[in-house]
Amino acid sequence: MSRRGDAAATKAALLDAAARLFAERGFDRTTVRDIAAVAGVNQALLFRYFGSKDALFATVLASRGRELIEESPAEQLLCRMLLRLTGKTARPEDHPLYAALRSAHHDTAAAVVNQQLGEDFARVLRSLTDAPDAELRADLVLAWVVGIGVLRSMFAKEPLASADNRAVAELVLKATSVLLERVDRV
Amino acid sequence: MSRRGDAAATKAALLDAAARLFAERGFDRTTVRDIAAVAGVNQALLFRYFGSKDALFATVLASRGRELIEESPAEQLLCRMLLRLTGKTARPEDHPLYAALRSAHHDTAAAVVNQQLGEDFARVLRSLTDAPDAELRADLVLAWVVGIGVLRSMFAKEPLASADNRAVAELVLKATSVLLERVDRV
DNA sequence: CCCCTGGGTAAGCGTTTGCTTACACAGACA
DNA sequence: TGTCTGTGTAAGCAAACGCTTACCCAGGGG
Repeated sequence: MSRRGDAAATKAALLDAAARLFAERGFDRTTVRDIAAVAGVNQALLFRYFGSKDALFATVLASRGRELIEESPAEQLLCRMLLRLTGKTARPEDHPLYAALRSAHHDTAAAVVNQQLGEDFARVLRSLTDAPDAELRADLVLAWVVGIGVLRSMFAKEPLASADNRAVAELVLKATSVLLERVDRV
Repeated sequence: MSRRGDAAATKAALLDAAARLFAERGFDRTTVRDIAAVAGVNQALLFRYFGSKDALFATVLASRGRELIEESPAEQLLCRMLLRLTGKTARPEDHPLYAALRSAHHDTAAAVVNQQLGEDFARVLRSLTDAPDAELRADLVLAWVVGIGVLRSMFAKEPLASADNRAVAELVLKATSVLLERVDRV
């Protein structure tokens, strides 16, 4: 194995570059030539290892999608998610949620958002209330997180985009506690 | 005037078709050939009357953007906006907000969202509280509306997508009243 | 030694894109 | 009548796109 180059390293480089570019520009505005260039790799290798641009996109969402839901106690999940998505550290723009949001028309992206966010995130949120419409309430809180991400990263809406993420989390959690009575405040 | 055809009617047909397709598919996934076909018009006329696809997009957002903010008392604006964006009547999918959301990378779309929603919608919401961080609170409520639209129309997230719009409005308004004390409940 | 395998490369295929050009023709005005 | 202007049409251009093909070459096994 490993004659001249390293296939595993090449695949990883392509995956990294694709994750970054898809999150930054969305599926349509990202070209396979750009991905290969950022990865420092010949573009034909992209098709050798992943088959197609669509398949690469699906692989990105599948491999990084799990990070969406970190292992946290349910009561703190919302707070952590808010801080992570709006935090200035760790390049929140690379979050695969943004890749999905900027490529919403893509079937794979829609499916991943529905599965990852719906089956996991919303399920956790649902456990934070005893109301009969718990699922709808969870979806609404999820929608709030998504909307904040859209306005901040895609539209750079001020003052939200530059607001202190702890202040944002505090306000959102305060209002959210009306819908989910067991959510942890800041 | 009106030799063989009607230039004004042609322009209106193009504008209608473009508004519909941009809202449905976003800027990138909409081709000038599709717009011309839906309008029942030769595609060269699109460039004669609007100059470029970009300019047509800007014209769509400019001409229909004003509808975003209808003349309503401030206290009821949020409620009306929620009902309109989630209502089953009047094809809410044609709302120009969706055209902008599905084309978020586009500079014109980002500018329009910032102006229309920011300078108008958020300004109205801001008047509903006396808190010192009124602007941030208004942005957060705006983010909620946007997020609900994204999850419903772009991701078809259940149960939110099929939920009764009055139930949605009731929950959102209840939680929002924590941030904006003068908002009208359902 | 030669052949085979696996990783890497260059070139270009066919299609689609936004946009342009050259033209046809009906009516208004002289 | 003849010309000119405004409207509509057909054809196609240059570029960019996703993807494919043909090839190169380092190394291991016989």
